This record gives sequence, structure tokens and C-alpha cells, in this order.
Amino acid sequence: MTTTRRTPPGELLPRSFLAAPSMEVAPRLLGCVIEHETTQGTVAVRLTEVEAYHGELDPGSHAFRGRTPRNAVMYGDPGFVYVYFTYGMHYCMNLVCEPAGTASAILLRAGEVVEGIDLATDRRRGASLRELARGPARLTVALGIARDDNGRDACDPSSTLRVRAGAPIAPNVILAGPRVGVAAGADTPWRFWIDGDPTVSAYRRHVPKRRPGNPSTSRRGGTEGFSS
DNA sequence: CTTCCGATATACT
DNA sequence: GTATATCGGAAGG
Repeated sequence: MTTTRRTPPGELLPRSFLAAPSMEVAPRLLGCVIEHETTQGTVAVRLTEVEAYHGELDPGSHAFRGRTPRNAVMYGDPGFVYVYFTYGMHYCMNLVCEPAGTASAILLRAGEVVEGIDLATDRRRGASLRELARGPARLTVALGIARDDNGRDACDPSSTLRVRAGAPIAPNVILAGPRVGVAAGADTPWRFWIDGDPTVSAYRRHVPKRRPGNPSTSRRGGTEGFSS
């Protein structure tokens, strides 16, 4: 019989951990640690907020309209990193899930810097401890991740970009709710976060494009979610 | 807490 | 050619 043993905290996350549907993996990724080592030093972030994107079935996913040069990494093996550029100035980082051929991924939305605080603060131009990685683009800045990190393997022991297992999170403090910034499929509760953690980003619903003369200024949300 | 708006790769018509 | 984007910083209340 196969006993599924939890990976001890600090140990590299096995690729098999990510070879499952993103919405199942995502809550279990909370508390895990992303670590990036550069010549400047190492920064590590403990994840407190993530979002699952489920391939071609998910209207919110970058792979919803099929394979393109940008989303190609999502179709590859689990454990690889999908980095994309958005809003003309930001990078966001995902971990690819499921076996090659499917296009699931998990967006790393926020976390707590647990190593390399000085370096992260420097990269984030003096932001407070709480704000260092509070938001997906902030997280990539704190970690020193950019475009050329797209397609790197975070489950390779010799990699300078790694995912490590974290201490177990009590299921009752893991909440789920709608995703941020997603126009289509916004009602699907595939955002997961650690309840009450100060590094979880402020929820902002997708803002529909405001046409001149069509002042639909719908906004706001909340941090309320469903316990899982 | 809120609103405003930048600056551009990417995908689609 | 044009619309949109898995957003953040600054400034106002």
C-alpha cells in the first residue's frame, strides 16, 4: 500500500506534489516556501495567498484560448515556473501543475519574506515588512524574478529557484474565495489564503473597462471567504 | 479606507 | 490596428 507521507518542512517539494489539478494543490501550497538565490543573496517567501487556474476549461486562465507562445510553459511539466508580464510594468509568477499536456497553474499572489529581508527590502525600495511580498507583482520583485525566469524548474535540487515544503497549516484557517483581477470565471472560488495573515493582499474585484460616458464604477470586495 | 492612472507585451480583429 | 491585462504606487479622505 502506498502511504502518502507529508514532505517534511524545509525539504524540496517533490514534483508529484504538483502533478495534480491546480485547485487541489493550491490550498496545500499555502505555507510552502519559494526561495531564489542570486549573486546578491537569497530571498525566501512563505506563501500566504495563491490562485488556481485550470487550463482550457477555465475562462480566467491564460490557456483558455489554447496554446500560444506566452503560455507554452503551462503545457509542460509540473514544477516549472510560468512568468508573464502584465499591465505594462509588472511580472507575475505561477507554478505549473498537472502532467505535461494540460495547462494548469497556480499564481503566487502573496507571502511573508522569511529570509533575505534586507535584500528584499532593497529590491522593494524600502517597503515595510508586511508589504514586501503582499501582491503578485510585489512578490516577484522581492524574489528578484523577471522575464528570463520563465520556464525554470523549481523542483530541481540544483536549481537556484526552489519550492520547499512548509509547516502544516490548520485546515480551518485556509479560506477560499473568488479570484482577483479575473474578468471571466470570477465567481469560481479558486483563490486560497491563510485567514488573518497580514501579508494577504487586499481583495480587488476585476474592474470592467470604463468607457467614457459609461460610468460603471463597480469595485470593492472583501476578505470574506469559505472555510475549506 | 478610496480613486486614479501608468506604460507595454500579447492576443485578437 | 486595437483592446485588454492573474497590478502597484501615489495621493486624497
